[in-house]
Amino acid sequence: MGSNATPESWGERAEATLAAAGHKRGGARRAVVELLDSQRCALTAVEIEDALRGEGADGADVADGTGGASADGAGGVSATPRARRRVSRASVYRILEELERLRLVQRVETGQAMVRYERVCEHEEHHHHLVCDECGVVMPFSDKALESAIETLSERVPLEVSEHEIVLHGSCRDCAA
Amino acid sequence: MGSNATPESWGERAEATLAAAGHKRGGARRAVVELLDSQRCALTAVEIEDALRGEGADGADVADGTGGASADGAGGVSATPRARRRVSRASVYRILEELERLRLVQRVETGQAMVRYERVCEHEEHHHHLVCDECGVVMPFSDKALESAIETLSERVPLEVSEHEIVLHGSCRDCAA
DNA sequence: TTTACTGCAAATTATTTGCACGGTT
DNA sequence: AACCGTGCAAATAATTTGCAGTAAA
Repeated sequence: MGSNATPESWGERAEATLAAAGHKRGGARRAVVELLDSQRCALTAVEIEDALRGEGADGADVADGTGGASADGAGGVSATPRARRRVSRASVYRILEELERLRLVQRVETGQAMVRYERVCEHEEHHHHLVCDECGVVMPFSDKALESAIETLSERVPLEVSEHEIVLHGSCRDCAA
Repeated sequence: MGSNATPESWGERAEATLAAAGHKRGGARRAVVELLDSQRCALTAVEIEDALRGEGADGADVADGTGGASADGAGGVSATPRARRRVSRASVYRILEELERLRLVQRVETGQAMVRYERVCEHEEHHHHLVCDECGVVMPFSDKALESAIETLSERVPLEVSEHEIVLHGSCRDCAA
């Protein structure tokens, strides 16, 4: 399988999948999809809502990851101008729920108060997360050896594995200093 | 390292650590510690409360893992007779919080509604989790190759890694059938 | 016109917290 | 006596859901 060479972006695949599932092209959903497509790492529903409302600088990526408890966090995620549009909290959750059902996004549980969500890329190498339990920063990382270990392992386990999630907890460099 | 041969059980270590941290020997906490010590896999706060209240058969282990949505789940965890004692929900949470702070228990996030907690064993080989997204069963598994990949990886990452959590999602044999 | 999409506000539900009493040291 | 531990009930806060109006096909 997979001989079909269609290197479409996640956003394109998402739109196609949504259409195939019988969805109309709602503005709020498109905005969320576009935002997720522009982000490298996982976001919370609130971060998504804020980004779409137009907080923070333009077209940036979360990157900082200030999701900590005490940290103030001007953590500005933001959407590309075209997609920006206010979306209600409830819609964000509903949209994420549907995207997850279609396996277009995956939840990332970091042990923090809120669940995070990020797009699921099929052909690209996916990543996992490092979480600083002190300041709350969330960083992505990827490791080839780890992935192959998971792959091998997945076939020996009493579960039809569809996804896996790995989170390393500890202290980031700033906090460990 | 580790020449100090003190093969104490998790329960003993927990009591010692708690005492060293200046805690008195409360009955509720002892009951929770004893229950966790008897369980192989992660439990939710509610499961702990129910087990201590005396639901299900005696001295058993969760094993079934019926934490699913639709599944009925007579999922009876239970405590050893000696420890059994009613403990309020609030206390369960407070005790778990303290045990987590002392690194005696670790939270396990399975993507289900409630967080699960399980003891952290130092010398024993720890395990990770398989979660059936259909019925909600949670099963433990362990893999040597995976652990070494994590170990190697932990040294190359910008984080002072203290713990790691791996969750494989999919369909269990019953649900996949 | 039919059916999906959204926002708003109310409802849920896991987890936390304030306070007063009971148990340990 | 001094202080921790615990239960109870109220408070939080994230996520969900009902309903009514708006928009896409």
